[in-house]
Amino acid sequence: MRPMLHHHELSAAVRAAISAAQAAGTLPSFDIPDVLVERPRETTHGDYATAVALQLARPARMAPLKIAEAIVGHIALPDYIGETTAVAPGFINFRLSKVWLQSLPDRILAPAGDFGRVDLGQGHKKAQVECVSANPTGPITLGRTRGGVIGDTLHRVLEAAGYDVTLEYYYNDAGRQITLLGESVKVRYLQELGQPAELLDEYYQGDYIIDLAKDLIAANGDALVEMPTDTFAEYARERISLQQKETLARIGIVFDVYFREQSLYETGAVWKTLEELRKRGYIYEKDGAQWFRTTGFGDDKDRVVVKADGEPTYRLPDIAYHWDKAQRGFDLVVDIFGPDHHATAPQVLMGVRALGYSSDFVHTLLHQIVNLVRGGNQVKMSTRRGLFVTLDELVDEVGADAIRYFMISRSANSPVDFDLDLAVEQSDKNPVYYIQNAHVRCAGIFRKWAEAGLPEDADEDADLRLLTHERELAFLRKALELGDVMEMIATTCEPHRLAFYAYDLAALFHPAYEECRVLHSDVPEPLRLARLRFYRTARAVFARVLELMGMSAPDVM
RNA sequence: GCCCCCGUAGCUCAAUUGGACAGAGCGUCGGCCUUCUAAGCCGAAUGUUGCAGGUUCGAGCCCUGCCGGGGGCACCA
Repeated sequence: MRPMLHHHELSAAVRAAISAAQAAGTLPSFDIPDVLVERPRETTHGDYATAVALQLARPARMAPLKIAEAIVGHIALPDYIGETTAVAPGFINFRLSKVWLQSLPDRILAPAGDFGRVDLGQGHKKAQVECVSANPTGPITLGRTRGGVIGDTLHRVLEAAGYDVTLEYYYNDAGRQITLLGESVKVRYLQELGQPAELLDEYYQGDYIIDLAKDLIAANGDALVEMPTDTFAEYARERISLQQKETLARIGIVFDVYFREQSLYETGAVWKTLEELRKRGYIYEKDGAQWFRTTGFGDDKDRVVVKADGEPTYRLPDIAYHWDKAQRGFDLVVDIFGPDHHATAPQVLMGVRALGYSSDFVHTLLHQIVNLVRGGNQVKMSTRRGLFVTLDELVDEVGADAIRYFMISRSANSPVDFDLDLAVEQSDKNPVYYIQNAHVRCAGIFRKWAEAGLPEDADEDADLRLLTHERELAFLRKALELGDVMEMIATTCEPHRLAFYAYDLAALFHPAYEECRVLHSDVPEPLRLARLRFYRTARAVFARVLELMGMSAPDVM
């Protein structure tokens, strides 16, 4: 089993120390609270710290510093902690043992690919991440791309955190949008054949519709003129879905499940959901429509779930879908929505609760928009006029790695300004290159090492206590944080932390690389081997972090 | 009118979920290539965290009220 994260062990150690101090009469009797151990911002405060003594001042009726001292006096330290101090106004600081830190390379390199794993999911919890979920009516847009990258990054992180994760796309293949799609393609088909047909305002305007029509003509000539719009809709839906799937795969997003809305009709789940809600007293009829009593859950007005014409609104299948998620037994469901769905997300959760489930297992993640910037100016986009940059075009222009990085380079709550010039710039100004170059530099050392005909595993028994350079130790400290970062992301669903971590890691790597030579002739042999071990470690850490972000770890650029 | 997000250095954004002196990048200014290493490094300057109250040992973070920006408020999805 993987070891616990240090801050958890220290938390337990502090609780035990409080208990011991109480037994010894050094501290009075009180209930021992949860002890939060965190990494202080200020490195002079050590590697871990807790403010628990400050919180205990009131229940213990003692000066915080005295409490901190009592705790320090009774604590049993794990081997990786070198020293513990109580400092004013009452913080307890822990500092990593230098020898232990120097041994970190062996710990990181030992189980290949396991570094950064944590145990939140305990190997059995089931999680689902739902994202993109675009209608199959057009190319993937940048907003959906952002949701997709956020979702896939979470998928990777949750998996590393011990969850069994399903990445899922809710595929909206029923209803009006699809009908419109069919009509749009048919109009273009007729127009391309020179027959009169008018593309109405509400139809899809993009050129890709014309392309689909041309393909139909190439394959069928004018044989489809009399066919119903359903034929065109079905064709377009399949083609576009496939295209979306291929495009997403270009940036490393591969879904485990495509959940079709239509299947909720085929299995009767939609109507079953309505009846279940009705049975539970949440449905009433008004003006010929069926209303869901969302006001019972704090909504400002009730919502129509079946229109007067007998057709369900999108809410009913959405609720049916989430009922299905609840029944599938996920411990955690992450729903990722763009800014255009901010208002509807709560209504689905109301549906889940109305069906008798807690909605606590659902984490709704709302993200802001993506703006494209070129030459310092915002690129104007309009979906309605078909004037938008698609994911495919963006991959062609800047590549998958830059897209993956920049989409998570901001908190979901902040808009992303995607700078097309920066994304392809090959310099330290471009964080994508800056980070990947750290991996390239490591790989370069080993390439040169091999070219000199030296044995690949020469550093295996290196004396790691020779890693005394402050740059090396600072990097190792940061590398150790990966587990904490993973845990934080898995609990908060905030993958931007990974992007920031990767950058910070690179910012600590490059100075070390600058100052700590390996192959240079004046480096003594034992130190050379220790540093070789260090760079082997750094390479592994960057490879791991880049993998978690779905980015490539190049050996040359 | 109601709901959501945001307001932090000149600009774009972080801030370990309430902790210690609020940090990065860009931009600006000044240094560093006979060195696996300039696709890089070192250094400098920059803040009333929109405003006003409140909660407490402690608030950028929580509560209330304002101000400003963005998005959303269908029997569309």
